[in-house]
Amino acid sequence: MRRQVKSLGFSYDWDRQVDTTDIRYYKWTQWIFLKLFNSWFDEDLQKARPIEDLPIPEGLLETQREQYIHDRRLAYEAFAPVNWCPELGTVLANEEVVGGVSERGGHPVIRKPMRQWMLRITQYADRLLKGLDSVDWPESIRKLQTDWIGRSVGASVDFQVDGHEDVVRIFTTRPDTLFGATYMVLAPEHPLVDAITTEVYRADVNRYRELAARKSDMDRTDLAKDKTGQFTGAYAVNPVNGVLIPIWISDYVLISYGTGAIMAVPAHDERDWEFAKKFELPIIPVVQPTVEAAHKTDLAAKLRAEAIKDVAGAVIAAVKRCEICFIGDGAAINSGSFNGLSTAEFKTKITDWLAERGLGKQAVCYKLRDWLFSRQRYWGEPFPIIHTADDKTVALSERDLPLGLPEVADYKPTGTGEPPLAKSTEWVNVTLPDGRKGKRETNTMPQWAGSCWYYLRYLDPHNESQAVAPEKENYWMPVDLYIGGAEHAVLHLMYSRFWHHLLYDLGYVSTPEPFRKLINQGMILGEDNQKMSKSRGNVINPDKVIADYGADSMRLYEMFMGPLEVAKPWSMQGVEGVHRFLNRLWRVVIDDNTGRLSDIVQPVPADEETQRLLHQTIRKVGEDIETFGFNTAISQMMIFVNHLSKLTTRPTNAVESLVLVLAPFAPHLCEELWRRLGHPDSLAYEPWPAFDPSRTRAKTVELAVQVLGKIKDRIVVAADADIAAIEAAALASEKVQAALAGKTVKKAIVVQGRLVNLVV
RNA sequence: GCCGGAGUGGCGGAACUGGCAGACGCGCGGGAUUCAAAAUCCCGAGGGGCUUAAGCCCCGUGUGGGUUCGACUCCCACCCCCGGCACCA
Repeated sequence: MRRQVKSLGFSYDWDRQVDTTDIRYYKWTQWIFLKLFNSWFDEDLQKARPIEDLPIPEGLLETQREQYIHDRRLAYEAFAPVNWCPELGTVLANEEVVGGVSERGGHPVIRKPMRQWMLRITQYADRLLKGLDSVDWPESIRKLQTDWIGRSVGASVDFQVDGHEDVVRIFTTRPDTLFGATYMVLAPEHPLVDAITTEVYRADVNRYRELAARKSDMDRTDLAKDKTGQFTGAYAVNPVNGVLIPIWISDYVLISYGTGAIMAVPAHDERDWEFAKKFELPIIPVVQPTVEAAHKTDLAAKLRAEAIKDVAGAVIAAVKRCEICFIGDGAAINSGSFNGLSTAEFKTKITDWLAERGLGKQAVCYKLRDWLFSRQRYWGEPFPIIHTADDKTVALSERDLPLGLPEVADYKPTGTGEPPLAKSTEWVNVTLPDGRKGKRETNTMPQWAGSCWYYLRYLDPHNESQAVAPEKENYWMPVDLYIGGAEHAVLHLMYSRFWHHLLYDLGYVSTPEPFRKLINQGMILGEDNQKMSKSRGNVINPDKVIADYGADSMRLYEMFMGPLEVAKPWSMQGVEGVHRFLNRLWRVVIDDNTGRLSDIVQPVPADEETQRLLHQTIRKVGEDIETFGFNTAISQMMIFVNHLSKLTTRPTNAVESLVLVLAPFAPHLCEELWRRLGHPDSLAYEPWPAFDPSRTRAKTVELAVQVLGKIKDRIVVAADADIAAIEAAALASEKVQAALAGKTVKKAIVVQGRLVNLVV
């Protein structure tokens, strides 16, 4: 890998190479983990603070106190469902589960809650969202992250369970449809399900919950078309009108979003509509569509096709008769004293109304989930955590880092779901300084952990006492340009930002955001326009290309292929093409027979055209490098080389300038030419050639003359000719006169340097 | 289904802020050089048609409309491809 990168001639500083699996590196990954563990997020200040600063309510028992702190640490333990395969005795990643069975062996996989480490990235949701405004990233990536965070504003509302102490809290973005809530749905995993289920339904409910547990996330969504569910026997009281509504469980409600429970308004929510239709639950319309919204419905499109006159009226009537589900805005109906309010007004009014009565309040929800940060694998950074015999979780102190991985006989899973490290008993069992016995955490950190902050380590890779020295961090950060594949658009780039924000809050880094500018490079496809893969046999080996054509041709071709950001197919003939260009340049400078500087390269002044092309080339290449338009920079240099090759005397200064601007693209060849042009030192020490804007302009320009937009002739005028002169010259053309055929010119549009358009 | 990006010769692609579409490269055709070939150099070329010819005409940037003196570029509707998300209440 390193050899290959070097062979391309990249100017990497190899002294700064880091290895995230090196204990000297992951010591600091563990250090950052301790920072997460020992911090909490102050929602008022919107920033992380040391856990010692956490205000703790008075009068808590010791265990309550610990729980209180635990619930606020940015790294915490929780039971989260994982893909557990009993047959293989191991936890599988999502992509290892296909259709509810393991990819290898086809054994059943269930979703089993297991103890996991989680990172409270959700606390940073707003910060991560806001930060996107300050970075120079492609719009598409910012959108992707915005959607991933998925902020939505609504209300949380409490529903009293009839005959119970318990209330079910729900989140809704449409509190204005409360009067249309005809039933409730809890996620099968919802903690209240057991308590509220009546005896008659208990067996059915349990059966349904088991069925749901067996489905993977994938299956749940795949089966979206066909809704399933089970009545619990319990009823809730609709807080706005006291109506009793049945409580169901169904896996179309996700435990991980909102509160894991919803109020169902089938008239105005498509999922609820489908469910209500299937289980024959009542539907009450509470929003009368605005005329505008009515026109946007599918039914409206259909009615228009049938040439119905009053489309909006028909749609409104259909909504009122519960014939269609309407999810847009409108005016409240069937909503008691709120009738007539617009959707927006109603939302505000009802939220206030609920808040006054202590039944609900405004709430914000995010799609973003806390980050499941542990893996049941051997390879990964060990957590600097000890679980004591008296059931406490203790973190190592920073001076006890690093905590290395033990040598083990094998890396295979244990079969019990315990991670492989659990087998290493002498590593696992420890005695704390105070004499207490404990066991080390045996989960390890995911691949993402080390890659979350490597850009910081590059700044100070050998520092043994700090992750990065502040003065170095301050000098280098932020990262000016991050070029990466779009596959990292959300995960890696979100996790990195999250860690960076934490380090910023704690004062270890000086910039709120790590990556100022971001570019997604496009994938290079095989010659068959398919993704390169061994199985397709379309893989291009750079070693081979470099051996056959040289590193400069390889580099130049990659840049000449097309825009950096788009996917494009490789072409061996294209490599051939740029290789020819480099050869031609060589022959422009070097006499092929003698191998020495060509006799026709002479220290003579360049003629006007050569001068102009040279200055245009210097300008274009400089500008294109700034905008990453390498393909057009190269094409301009090709134009100039083509021109030079036609000259019988080639001015040394033009040749030298060309070599200097091409050097970043084809460094090896250019260095060689530079030497042969008589310079003993590397061209790397030369300044970038300057261009004179006045020399980029020609004295005369050719303009197209159009009559009614069709080109009839081309005229040559002085570059600085004024509009009147250009118009006169255009009218003087015989071809133009012929095209005008005696008609009078109503208007002449003259665009200097471009064209003349005569309107008749 | 929703969101984002794109669609230009045989191919990769270029075109400033609405101003000569197809730069540059590949491939292709013709020629020069050569005993021959490779390499190299020169010329040609978007498609179609008219003309003995110089030349001329029509069509043309996914499709159909629109705005404009003028549209690859702006607006509306649609088609196709790529990427992402996918019961997020």
